[in-house]
Order: sequence, then structure tokens, then C-alpha cells
Amino acid sequence: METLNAAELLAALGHESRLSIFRLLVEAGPAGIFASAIGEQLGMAPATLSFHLAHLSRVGLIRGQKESRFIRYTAEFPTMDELIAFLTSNCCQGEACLPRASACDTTAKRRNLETNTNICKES
Amino acid sequence: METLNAAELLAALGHESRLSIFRLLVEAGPAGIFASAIGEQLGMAPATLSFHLAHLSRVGLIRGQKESRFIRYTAEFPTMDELIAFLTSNCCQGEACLPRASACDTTAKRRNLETNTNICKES
DNA sequence: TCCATACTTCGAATATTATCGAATTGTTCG
DNA sequence: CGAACAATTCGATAATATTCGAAGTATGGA
Repeated sequence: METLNAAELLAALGHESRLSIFRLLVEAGPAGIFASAIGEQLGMAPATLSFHLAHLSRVGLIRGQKESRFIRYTAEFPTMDELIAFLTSNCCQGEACLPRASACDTTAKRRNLETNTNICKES
Repeated sequence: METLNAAELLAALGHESRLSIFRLLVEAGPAGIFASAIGEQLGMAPATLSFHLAHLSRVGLIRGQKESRFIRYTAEFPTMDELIAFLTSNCCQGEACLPRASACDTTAKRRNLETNTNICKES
């Protein structure tokens, strides 16, 4: 990943509203959630929400799929994986190359994946 | 780490110039480098560089230590570690909780640490 | 067809960031 | 002391981002 691209992803996540949106989508897992649900949970005006969703979509961190009147948004995990790999590889110290003991549990627990392979070290 | 704080760190890194500065400091390791060297390598006007260094310092990603006329800047690795832990724990998918095979080598190689413990998996 | 819903796009105001020349501070050295 | 140098702060400008009401698009249902 190029520095420019990484900076774009970081900037996209570097806004409280967008980071909250993204975390919500990660929590929701592959099932995702509808735009209206996001707006409801975060108390955001529809236009503002759309603005941020468009931004996150543009850089490839999320994806929206129309379903009748609704749009289901999901996190693009591979993009995030790449970003974390970039940070780990270019911006972190040796001791942190492996995630902390506590790093893996939170997200892993609430996930319901088809592929149930959790490579996380059991702390 | 709170979402607000994480967003601040991400926003700080979400600018090409600042990300380049930070990568340079990570590359330099604990020895760090002088501000002038950064400006030289990145071709940045002194005032602009100071602006970005101040930003990175404010959020705790780097630290500057005066040495006679110069200021030696170093990356604050623990802050970055926390950020990566936050992202891994809150924003990534199971398969990515462990870094990619290639994630650890680049940075680890060029580092010359007092603590020489490299926990990275040998790929 | 007509209305309600879900969401986006438009447009315009406001706020925040970035850039960099010029002035300033602090330090070394002749 | 005075000049040269490293770096920051100031100040003004330009560029970019954020917010959200209002209008537009598309879908589902009465």
C-alpha cells in the first residue's frame, strides 16, 4: 500500500463520526446494517450521514448494497486488514507487531462468520 | 482508548506529509533525527514542517528533544502500539488479528533497539 | 395514482486545515 | 558583541471539510 492511499484511509477514519460509523459496521459483521439504523444510533442528520458514508465508500472502507428501499452497509474488512498491515509493517515497533493479549477478543466474540477460523492467540 | 482519541491519532496520520514524517521517524528508530534532516528529506518549508511536527507532538505520536541548536524528534512507539491495538480490537476481522506474514520484517530489520526482542513470527 | 419512506444530491454557510514568508527565539562560534 | 544557523511562532491567504435544510430519486404499499 502506498503512503498516499494509506493517508486517505487514515484520514477517512480520522473523524469521530466516521470512525463511529465504521466501528458500528465492524460490530455488525458481514450482515451489515441499514443506513437508517446507523443514523438512528448515532443521532446524525440524514444528509450528514450520507456525506460520511460516501466518504468511507469512496476510499473503500465500506460498501453499500441496495435492498429495496434500504441500503445495507457493510465494512470492507480486507481494506482494513491492509491498512493494519501497512501500519504494523511501516509504523510500529517490534514488540507491537503481534497484537496485545486483549486485542483479539472484543471483535471476535461478537462476530458470526461463515469461516469460523479465529487465528487469535488465546490470551 | 476512546474513539475520540483514536480519531485524533488517525487524523494526525491521515495527511501525506505527516504520515511521511512519522514513517521517517519510525525508520530512524529510537535514535530519531533532527528536524532539519526531515525537512531536507521531504522537501518541506521550515514553517510547514514545524506545523506538522507540532500536530504530531500534540497528539503524542512523536516527541522532540532539544539538543543545543537542534531538535531531535523520535517516534512515540507506545502511542502507535495503542492505536494499532485499538484498530485490531475494534475495527478488524478475525483473520487479520495476526499481522500478515510480511508485516513484521520491514520495520524490524532496520531497527536497532536496546531491547532486542522481536516477537514477530519468522515468516 | 398518490402518499410515505429511505436515501442521496444540491447548495450555501460555516469551520477547520494547510501553506509559507516574515519576524522571533535561542544557540554556537568567530 | 555580532553574524550565522536551527527551529518556532505569527499572520495572512488559500484550500478543504463539515453541516444540514431543501429538493430530487427511487421504491413499496394503499
